[in-house]
Amino acid sequence: MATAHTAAEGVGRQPRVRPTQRERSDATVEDLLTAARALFASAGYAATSLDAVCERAGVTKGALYHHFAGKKQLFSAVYTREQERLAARITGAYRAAAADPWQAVFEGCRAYLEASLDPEVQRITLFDAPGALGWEAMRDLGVNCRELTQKGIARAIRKGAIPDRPADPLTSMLYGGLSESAMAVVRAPDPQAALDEVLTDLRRLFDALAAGS
Amino acid sequence: MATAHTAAEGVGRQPRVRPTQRERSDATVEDLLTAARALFASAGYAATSLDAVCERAGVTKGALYHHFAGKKQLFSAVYTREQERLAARITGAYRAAAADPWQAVFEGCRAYLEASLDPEVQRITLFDAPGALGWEAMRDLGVNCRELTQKGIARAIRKGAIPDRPADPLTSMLYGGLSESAMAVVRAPDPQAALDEVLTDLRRLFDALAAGS
DNA sequence: ACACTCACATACCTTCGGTATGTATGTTTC
DNA sequence: GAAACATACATACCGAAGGTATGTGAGTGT
Repeated sequence: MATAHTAAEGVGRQPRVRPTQRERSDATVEDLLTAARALFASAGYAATSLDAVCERAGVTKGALYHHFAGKKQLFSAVYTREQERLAARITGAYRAAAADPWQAVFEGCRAYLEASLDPEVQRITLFDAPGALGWEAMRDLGVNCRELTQKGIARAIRKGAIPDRPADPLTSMLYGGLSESAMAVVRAPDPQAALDEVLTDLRRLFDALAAGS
Repeated sequence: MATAHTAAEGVGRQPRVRPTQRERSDATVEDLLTAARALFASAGYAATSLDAVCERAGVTKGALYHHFAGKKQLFSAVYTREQERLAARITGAYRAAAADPWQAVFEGCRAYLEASLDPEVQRITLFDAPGALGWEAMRDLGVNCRELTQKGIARAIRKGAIPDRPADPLTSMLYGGLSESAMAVVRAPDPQAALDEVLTDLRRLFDALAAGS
């Protein structure tokens, strides 16, 4: 049986003799989020028990409920982190090609797609999040990838890289399409070949959109 | 407290003095599916208890577990029915425009999109199904709308209505995009206007795809 | 150094999915 | 047509899991 401090000290954090309360909190939250993300990603939201999360994190449910309002909130925090990581990758790819606004969107889409191929990311963001959080909660949860897509498209339109149009419909089609594509690619007999096909087709789609009136 | 026969007789079925076993079974399954679909649609999969389903159906859990292996199977049956209803609407719209293979796909997409605006359909097929059933189970569950989309696109390619390309990537983009669009449209400040925008943009997308090389 | 808050641990409650068993009602067989 | 059997449930119960109430010891402000 592990004590409350074992987890915090075990991760390489310097074992302070008298850790401040803020440090304890942060470490505990970190442990909980790490444990929760691992279990949510492998077993899924419903099949993950809070007891298992607590055991893995080396704390009890008292600690969990002190920092999170409940299972949904815990998952929400994990989901938010996942979105932030995805957003960082997308933004990085986008910025690297920002000179060409439409090409930048393409690179952002490629980054989102490739990142979403990770089964763990997929389980959290694509399978469990809608049912567990609901669409509105997902939308209003800090930075999300859909918003990035929308901004990228809006910029491409403003810059005249693609014909003028409202940004929202295309945002939904792109974002939803890429999400579904990620799920299909991973389950394909030859995922690598499927990914190549998807990217090739996405390229043609982008060209067609740029050429359209 | 209702007796076991109340539900079956209450729906207008002619109250036979000695109903055959097949009739009893069918009536019970029907009652269970109707009750389950109502609760799953309004409260969601996780928040729906089997006790509530049984109470609404006028039977007990013994009956439920006699006809279904468990909660997941019950939801699966409800989901399958929903997909069949959607597929029927899509096929109807598609056939009506089948003379033009690409236009037929457009009409099928429009039908899928409009049918998916129903919050109850959305809750079952778009929010809860992925998490509760998993992607593979959804795919292998009889007739599904994604498969219809794929066939329509493949036909349009064979007929030369759009430039030659693999059908799968475009299928994912279209199907996923429409699903996401349906969710966005319903939550828009002005859903009707949002739907019009989406359909207009979809039209442009189809034209661009047909024109592309 | 004293009161006070924070960060948990412990114990318990309730709900709910699932199962084991009992029973009445068709259904088949001789 | 009556025994033998299968079907279609109802009833009672179990265990897991989300959530809560309460206790406690370690930091923290005054």
